Amino acid sequence: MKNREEVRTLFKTKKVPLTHQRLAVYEELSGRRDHPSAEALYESLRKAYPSLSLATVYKTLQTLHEMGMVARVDSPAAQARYDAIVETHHHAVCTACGRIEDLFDPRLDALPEPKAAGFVISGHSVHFHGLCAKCAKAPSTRTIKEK
Amino acid sequence: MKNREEVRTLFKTKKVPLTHQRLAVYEELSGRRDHPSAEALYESLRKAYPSLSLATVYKTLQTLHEMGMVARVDSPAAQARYDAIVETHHHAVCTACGRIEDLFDPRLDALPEPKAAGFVISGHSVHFHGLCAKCAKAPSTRTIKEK
DNA sequence: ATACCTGCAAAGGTTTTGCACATAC
DNA sequence: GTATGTGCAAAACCTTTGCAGGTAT
Repeated sequence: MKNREEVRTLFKTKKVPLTHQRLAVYEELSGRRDHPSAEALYESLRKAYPSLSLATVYKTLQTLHEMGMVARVDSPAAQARYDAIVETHHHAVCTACGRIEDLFDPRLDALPEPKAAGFVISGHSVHFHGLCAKCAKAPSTRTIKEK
Repeated sequence: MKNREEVRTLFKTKKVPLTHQRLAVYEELSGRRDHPSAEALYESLRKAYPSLSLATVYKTLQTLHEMGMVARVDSPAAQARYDAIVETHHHAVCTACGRIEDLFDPRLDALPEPKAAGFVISGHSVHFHGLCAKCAKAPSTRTIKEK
């Protein structure tokens, strides 16, 4: 979460053109704590920027994500993936090829109860991310663009 | 992960008709550890069941999920959600309304390194799930079907 | 026998892409 | 001035849905 000056500097440093739209998307997102979808951001921004297009919001979020300024929650790869193991366990997700490995570690099963006012917690899962054995060795075989 | 007899018993107990397709989907998924997508399961199964349709795979996965026999990884709600906070933090996700709350808790930032052979871990995130304050109080206002 | 499931095809919703014009540097 | 971004519309995907015929109990 950066102020306008930091944003300008960061774009300049990374040699990425800073457009009005990019600044607007970043500032709108920074001002919210509800983890909006691309569509939701678009709806908020179009009041102030009527010519803004949804496609630009998507492209901008991708750019900001590549720059490390924005995080994605939930679906890193839009498609749902399934698992016949419903017992508590956790996952390691390869950011290069999308491979998901199961992790069984009792130390991860009991985590401190988070302090989220009024939230009735029924469970949790831990996602580790990084490169799987194959992708760590052979970066050229990556099938998913690293974002 | 249940054997065929356990599966039959579970369907009987829950009074859900056990069809060939449902058994096939469950057994295919049980035999894999790669967390396949619906499409991937369909591709594997159509060799043995040429008349099987993708729609049935989707419907079956939903049924199995409702029965608690199958877990979903990643996108609980297909849409990607964004966050301007890229610093390490965690989330509480409401399974009823989709609300996502930020959690900052240093105790969750340093977790035991998982034992995943060859995996180069670069980070992790913890997702708690349950009901947010509002939904815990007012179950009738739920906007997302609880799956 | 009856309720529910399957397959098909069409629809719905989200995200990506190609292209002409506009803008940042 | 040039490379890159934007807006528009269409396309590509994933998932859901409606309906007629079929199947489990």
